[in-house]
Amino acid sequence: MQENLVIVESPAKAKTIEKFLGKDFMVKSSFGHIRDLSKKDLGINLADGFAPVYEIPKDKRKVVDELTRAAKDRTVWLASDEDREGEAIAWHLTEVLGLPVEGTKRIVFHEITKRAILEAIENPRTVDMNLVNAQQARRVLDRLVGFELSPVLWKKVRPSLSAGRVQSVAVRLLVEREREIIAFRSTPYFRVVAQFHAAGDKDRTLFKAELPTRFESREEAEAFLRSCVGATFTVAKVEEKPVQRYPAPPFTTSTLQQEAGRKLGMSVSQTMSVAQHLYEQGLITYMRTDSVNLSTLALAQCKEQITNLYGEKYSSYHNYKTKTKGAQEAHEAIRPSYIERQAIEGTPAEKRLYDLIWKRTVASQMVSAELDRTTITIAIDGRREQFVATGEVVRFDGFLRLYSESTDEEPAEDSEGLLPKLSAGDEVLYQTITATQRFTMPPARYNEASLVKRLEELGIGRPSTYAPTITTIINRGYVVKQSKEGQKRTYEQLTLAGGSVSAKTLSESFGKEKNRLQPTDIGMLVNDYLEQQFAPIIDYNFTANVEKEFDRVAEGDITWDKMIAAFYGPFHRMVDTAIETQSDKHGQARVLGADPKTGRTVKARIGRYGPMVEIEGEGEEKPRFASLKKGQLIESITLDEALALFALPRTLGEWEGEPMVVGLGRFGAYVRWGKSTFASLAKGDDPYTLTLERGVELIKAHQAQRTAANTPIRSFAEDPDMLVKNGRYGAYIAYKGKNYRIPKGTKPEELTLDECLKIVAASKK
DNA sequence: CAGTGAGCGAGCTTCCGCTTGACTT
Repeated sequence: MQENLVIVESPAKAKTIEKFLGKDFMVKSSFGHIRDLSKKDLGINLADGFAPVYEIPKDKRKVVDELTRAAKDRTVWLASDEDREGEAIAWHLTEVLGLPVEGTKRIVFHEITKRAILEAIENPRTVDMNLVNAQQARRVLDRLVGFELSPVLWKKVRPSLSAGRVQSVAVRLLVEREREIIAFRSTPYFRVVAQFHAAGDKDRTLFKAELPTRFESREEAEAFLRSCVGATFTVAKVEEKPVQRYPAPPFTTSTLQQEAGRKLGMSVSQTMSVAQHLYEQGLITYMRTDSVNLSTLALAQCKEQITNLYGEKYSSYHNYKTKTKGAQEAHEAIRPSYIERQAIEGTPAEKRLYDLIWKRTVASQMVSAELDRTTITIAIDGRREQFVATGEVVRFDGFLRLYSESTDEEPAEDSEGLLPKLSAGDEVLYQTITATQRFTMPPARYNEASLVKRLEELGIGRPSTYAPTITTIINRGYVVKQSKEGQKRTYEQLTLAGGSVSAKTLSESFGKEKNRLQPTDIGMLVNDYLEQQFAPIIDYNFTANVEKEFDRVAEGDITWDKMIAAFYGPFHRMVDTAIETQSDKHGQARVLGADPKTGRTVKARIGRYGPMVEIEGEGEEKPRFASLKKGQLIESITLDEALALFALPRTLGEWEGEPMVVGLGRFGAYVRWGKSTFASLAKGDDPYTLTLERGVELIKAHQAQRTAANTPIRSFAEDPDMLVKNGRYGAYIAYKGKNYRIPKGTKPEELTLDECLKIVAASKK
């Protein structure tokens, strides 16, 4: 029998470590935390110094039983992560497994390499109770905030809402950005770009130069172009300077989510799920990390790879330091487990994510790129303005050969290129000078990854919670994730060529958005309420401030219950005040104007079923209501947009004696034929312009589908109860009122009764 | 499941951070 039991947090980690430790060691995993505050109530005894009431959640019972059995008669090594949560897990294990805190071996390692693990075994310590207490303070504070604030919202706004230290700040960021966008007024301006060539250049090789001055009006832009007609253009200054570009550090959870979003179009939760698969297959290191550190083993492998692929001059050791507030660095950066594996087998998403991780990791240990940046300033005689041409030439590509990081900003409109050799005093001639109308842009809405980035900058949330936090605020209805079609607009362009100025009007699309996060009316209402009643809690610095207190607890400077008491007093008074204060449950109605048809007031407000617009009633006549569409906000909807909402439901006509109506329901746009035959509109259909013919098509398709769904694929004369049907998620077995999944690889149309009965019997246990 | 918007009120909702499977009709 093995004499030792090592307990880690993750089962994949357990497997790897077991290989390193040899036969005297059994390695098991706790699957994260094994105890938590009681879920039934507050889980904190306020009268007894905030004593936490811990219990083992149902789904952890099995793990705990197994660990208890394994710990019997063995030396236990607690190898949970080296951070606050990991220390707490170790302590909970001592409590639950009945181990003494003093005398139980606690070991830590930051990388899963044989050397690191053997070294850890050589240097055990005991559980650090100060650090554990800092975690208890964190846990208790979060519970107090979440479980005291949420019920205030149920009472004062609407049931089932939630508030918390992390999620409420995430919503606040989105709300404030949205209000900046609503308040933004786009202003037009004219941007001037010239195509020049050197006067002495027979080939007339063109290069671009831009005027840093922007003109506010067409008149000014035109006047400028006219003044250029007979002007002489002379090079005033040529500046050449070398610049270095450095590779980005290896991935953390947050930067991986950002790059996978930008480069691969993956959502935050998709990225995490694919990364989890790679991790479980042993292909990458742990994917929930805030560290940019690489093990010395990985560094050596990087150097070897780079030397093999590109030669030694491309390799350069970089030691990255985290800039993240509150980073705990319990793990390595996210990197391939074996750097020499350049590609893997797997799903397309797995391959692409792995490739991204591999390139980022290897590039981080490559030499910086060297570029020459040239700036040429061109003077215009008779005018103060000067054109500026910039060019960048890569002198040595370095890491750029393998990888370059993407940015959130729109790509520059004109790519910078090679500039001709010119010196001060040279004359240049223009081929064209164009003044193009542009428009100032509102700030961009956050997407998932840029929100994560902002939260990380504020030190709010942890790698393990970024993805779930986004899910939570979407599930609560505070936020929607959506794409928007671009809108068309026209712009003017003036061109000076051949001594005369011509003008034309062009059109472009703008404002196209993909998967952006936008707050809802409820999100805004809740945010405003919290800001009013609980400003200190949703302050951007709240987390950073309490983290300082947790650090004091971890240092042993203050006891955790004293820290919590100091917080709870003022906090609970805020809760009491909020409950006593009358609130405006639905917020204020916003008057949009008068309905041009009736002259009656049109208002937007939150109703029982969510945000809506209303045309007020008068005397006997009832008011008319219409729900707002996803993405429309009470704060920003216009009168015209509101009136358009009353265009539905709309009668298309009659088909086979029954009326056909198109409308918007809870599940999107639908057509209704007669009283109760409903069909959803397809993706390209627009309820506002749908024709009767299309309505008939949709209803017919719907009926055909229903017939198909009700016709079993397989039935058996011997047992009429047994049916194989086609459902939303593919074929399934229906037997005596219950449904059963068909195992992968089985062809449903070839199933026999025996096989069906076997599947039913197998799923019973 | 598909339009609604009066009012009453039982019983329920909720946090953040660690970890993976489970598994729909």
